[in-house]
Amino acid sequence: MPATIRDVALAAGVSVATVSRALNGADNVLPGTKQRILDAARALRFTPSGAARSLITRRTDTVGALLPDLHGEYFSELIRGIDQAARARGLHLLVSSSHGDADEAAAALRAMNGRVDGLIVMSPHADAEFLSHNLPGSLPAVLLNTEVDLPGHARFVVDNFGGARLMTRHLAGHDRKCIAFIGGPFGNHEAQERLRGYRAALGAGMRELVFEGDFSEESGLSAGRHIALTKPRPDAVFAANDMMAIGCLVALKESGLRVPEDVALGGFDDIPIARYVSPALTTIRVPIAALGMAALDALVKAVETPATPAGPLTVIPVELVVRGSCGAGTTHRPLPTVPSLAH
Amino acid sequence: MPATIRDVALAAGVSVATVSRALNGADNVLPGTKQRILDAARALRFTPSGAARSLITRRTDTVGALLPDLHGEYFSELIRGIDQAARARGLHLLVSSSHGDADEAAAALRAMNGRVDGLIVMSPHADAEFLSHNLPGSLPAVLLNTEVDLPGHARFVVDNFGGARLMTRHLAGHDRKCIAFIGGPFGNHEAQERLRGYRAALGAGMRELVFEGDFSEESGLSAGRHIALTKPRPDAVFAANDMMAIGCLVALKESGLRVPEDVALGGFDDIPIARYVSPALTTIRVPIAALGMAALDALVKAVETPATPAGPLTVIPVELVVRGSCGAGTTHRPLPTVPSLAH
DNA sequence: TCTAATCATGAAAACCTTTTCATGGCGATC
DNA sequence: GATCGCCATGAAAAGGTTTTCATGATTAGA
Repeated sequence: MPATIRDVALAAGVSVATVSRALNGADNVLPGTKQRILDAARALRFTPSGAARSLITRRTDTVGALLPDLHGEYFSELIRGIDQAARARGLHLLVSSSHGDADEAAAALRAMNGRVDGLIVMSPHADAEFLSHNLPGSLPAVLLNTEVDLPGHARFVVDNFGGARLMTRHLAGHDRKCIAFIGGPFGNHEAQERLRGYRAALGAGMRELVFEGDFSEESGLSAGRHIALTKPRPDAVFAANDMMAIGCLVALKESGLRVPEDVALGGFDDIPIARYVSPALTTIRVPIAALGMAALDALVKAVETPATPAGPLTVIPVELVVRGSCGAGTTHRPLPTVPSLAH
Repeated sequence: MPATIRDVALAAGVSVATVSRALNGADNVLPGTKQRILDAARALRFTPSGAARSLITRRTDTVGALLPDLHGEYFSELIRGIDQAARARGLHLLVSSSHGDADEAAAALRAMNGRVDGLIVMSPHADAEFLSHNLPGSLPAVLLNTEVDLPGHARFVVDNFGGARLMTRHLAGHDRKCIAFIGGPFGNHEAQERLRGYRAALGAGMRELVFEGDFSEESGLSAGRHIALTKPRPDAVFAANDMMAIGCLVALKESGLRVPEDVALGGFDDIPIARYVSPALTTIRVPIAALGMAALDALVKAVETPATPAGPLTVIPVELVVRGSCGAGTTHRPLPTVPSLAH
């Protein structure tokens, strides 16, 4: 039903080839002819079919993103970063998220074929075998936050190990003797790395004390309640992400414990909410949007120069953000990004 | 470079037609032949080209979303709702956001043509003229949060007017005499509706007191500082969205004012952060994800039955959520969704 | 004035799949 | 044993665009 290039050609009294040339800004078409074609195209409300165009062009100007879940601030930030970088390059973004199992993820991956120029993959199902089986042969791809090292593909990981070690050391450095850890879901690579960092930072004579969690606020609440009842009670808690830290904070308050006086608290991610709880949450800042942008930039490079050396592994550095919940040098300005206004 | 259906046909010793049939689950192909084809396809890592397929099929199994900005929790929630509903139907989601001007938005719209089966549009540039000029003729579309009534297209709007009136009445009902309003960006339809609701609720003898804002936290901070200095000082503030309410809260605290004792505070949207500030923010809950899901459902209906009557305007109801910041009946359970655990 | 070269335009191939129509083999029915 | 019908398969068209190659005209050069 929509007008095709043939209709425009017919209306303008030229061939389809000339219409194509005029519309794509080729310089070898007479000004008069060009104007006639432009007028006809506008009158017919002609818009070229993306499918047909990319079939012959072999370009879609679209990148795909295979993501685990859109829930939570982590992924909205990630998408924002990817989208922003994509838009800056005139690319579109095809997202596919939350695949229950590997088969579903594989189906999503197949459906992307021929619709995208490249792929950003961050999926719990994306192990080495899955990827080597399901990644359409020559499609450029960038891998995010995974331990699998697929030759020929760039890869970005957050420094989960370093960040967790940093936070644990920070807590220990402020005279906390017993630091509990609330872990992430079993089998999650990031969670494992953060646990590893926690362990690596425990000094001699410090006991490891790990509680189960799954990155959700509820699991943090539950862990916090257990922690409050533990004897001897830990004097610090490091939750593997901010949502659990917030849940834990609620549980501790519930139990009449003061944060940070009785128990110091640290999180991981620095989601926007972290600044607003009280006391404000000391945490590890992960530049999530920057990660998305970096991934897209690398992907574009891989698409444009297929003979890419595929810069091996990029580790995204993280940063300790000290706020009130750890009891060390609290910042009294709750909004450091907003210029202070004397009054 | 990737294998095509011809390669599979050649490898399996059949015609392309038979390969297509076998791969698409047609029942009229001999089991032996089918198996041979499936094996060949797997060996060659064949995945059909989406572009070629949708060119002939005239289906892309993809919906497009034209959105204003991915920043902030509002839009991540919206995308989450859309994505969830899309995935439930096996559809993909092509997002395009944050267009600086109408031309850019028009280009994005054109680029969608032939790549999507339908469109969800929520753009500040999407006025009636823009849409009637740029919406590819027969492409089903659903309009979100706009005043333009384009015949043939379903439309969903949040009850901004009703919600604002409700909040203002709530504040007035708890004996607040002077209620200030922090408005949204000029020209924004939602902001206008919320202002209209505020005005409609002001009782006789109540003075209108409007401060400028642009939906950002910074503008709320700035407005809050002005409010703190205003004589006589308002005893309540209604911010047109939560981010501004949070900024205002910071400013009020900064000025030594107590919330809610000195100044009651209300917001709009109920973004996740609202529960965590202290005091927790009384606000109007907008079911954002539900809006996205409803939009997608309506779109799918329009796609599947092109002769759709296009259910005219659907108003999404909102709900008052009373927390601590308004001084009326605070909930002492900060996490009502988590089952209470006696200790 | 004739040839060569430049240039605007048109015809047709190519991209990869689905689908319609034709064909040929085979079993069943009378 | 001959005819009919079914069914698996193949050939080819269709979908809308870009791009290559051919063609004819126009202009420049001699």
